[in-house]
Amino acid sequence: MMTPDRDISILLADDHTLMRQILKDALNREPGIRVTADTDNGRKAVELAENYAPDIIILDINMPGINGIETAKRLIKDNPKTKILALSMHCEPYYIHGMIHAGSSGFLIKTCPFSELLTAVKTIVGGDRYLCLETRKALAASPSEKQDADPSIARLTDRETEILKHIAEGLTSLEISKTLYISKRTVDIHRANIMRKLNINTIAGLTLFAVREKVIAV
Amino acid sequence: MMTPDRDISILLADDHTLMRQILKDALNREPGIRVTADTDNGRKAVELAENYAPDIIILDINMPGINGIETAKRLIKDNPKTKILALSMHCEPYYIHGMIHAGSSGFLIKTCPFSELLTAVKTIVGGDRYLCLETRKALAASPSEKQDADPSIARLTDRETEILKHIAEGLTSLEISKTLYISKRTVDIHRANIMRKLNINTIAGLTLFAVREKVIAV
DNA sequence: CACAAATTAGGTATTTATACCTATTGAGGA
DNA sequence: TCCTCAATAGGTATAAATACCTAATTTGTG
Repeated sequence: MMTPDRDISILLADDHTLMRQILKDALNREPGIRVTADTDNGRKAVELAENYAPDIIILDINMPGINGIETAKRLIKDNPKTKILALSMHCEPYYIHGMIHAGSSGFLIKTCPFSELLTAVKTIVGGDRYLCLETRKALAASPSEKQDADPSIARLTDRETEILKHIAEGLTSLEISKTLYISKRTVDIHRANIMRKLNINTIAGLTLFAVREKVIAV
Repeated sequence: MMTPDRDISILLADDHTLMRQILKDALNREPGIRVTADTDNGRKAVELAENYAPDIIILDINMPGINGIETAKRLIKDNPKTKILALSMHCEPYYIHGMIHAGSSGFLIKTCPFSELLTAVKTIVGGDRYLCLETRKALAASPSEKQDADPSIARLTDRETEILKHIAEGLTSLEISKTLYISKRTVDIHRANIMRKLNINTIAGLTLFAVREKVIAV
């Protein structure tokens, strides 16, 4: 990789101040890298990105109250030249596909070493994509990238969301059918359609999805 | 606070390697502080604590598959002189009470600044307790004893907690049995025991419980 | 040692979930 | 008007979960 003629400028967005501060320091100690701004939420990240026009935004997608995918979409829309490296605690295919589709150039989980973060930053600024090993594994294990990446297919209908909510609350198909005055068969069909759209195959998986998407409260 | 006659020795337990590495470096740059060992899981933390006898253990309580409270109890039991500073992503009253009750001397959430971590470490090694502002607020807002009154998760055995984690991750009994090299029957029995103890009768319910109790991350 | 608890495993039965199939009705857009 | 999609419902079949039963082995503790 050739040496750039100026420092790589980074915008750091992570709500965990402890992490953000020491990560900022660690990155600033690296030659050729400069963290020019940092914030603890996605809204400010959008503002700061316009003001500082960083080469790359390291974006924690688990910030509370803010949808990481939506933040990434807005950042890319407002700053087409800026690259995004998504940082996540876990490698869920749904989020990986979502972030990639939103325009993110990389995806790292926080169990990766610091050296891999540096590699990812340099790779992405160099114009390539970077996915960590666990992310690549997760993608390989989830064959239906098209379905997950396509928001029009992944989006649930109102009725399906309602069914999902009841499923995640622990109701059986029969109980849901009685609650909604429809046939158990219909509930089963809805559940199957939800699972097909989300590429999730278990009740536990649906429940986790519902929690993540705030269909139900924890 | 008087200056100690030797460095404060720290054992660092956090499954997020990125965080652990840069936090280790950041702490080691502080005069009078030395991270003597670090690990990504609670089991190893118990082993390392015996070998290194650190002054203080900085323990991430959100490590997957491991119950933070149980880990703290074991650490305290095996190393009565060692202090524990619990690090968490959120300030859940149940966990704060649980960790304090288990013998933890401090509780910080990761949105705290690095300076507060240093303050907490020094305060705790000095023999006092340290709770961050958000933690104190959370405790003040929640009637204290009610949270302790129903430590449902504490009634689960280590094995049951492990089974619960796999269930909530969406694995079937057969898959869990293959993962743990035990019979599907045994997994079914564990699940039944968990449901009986928790008075929860569905997979979705177990998953929600696991999320609430942070057996698995959202 | 004696006792309690945890972990392991099997039997049998019923209920539920999951995966395929087809099909009707109504709403809304090209 | 034609076409797609959402919502509805049924059939059939297998896999999984759930609810009861018993019991051996290990582990730790008084």
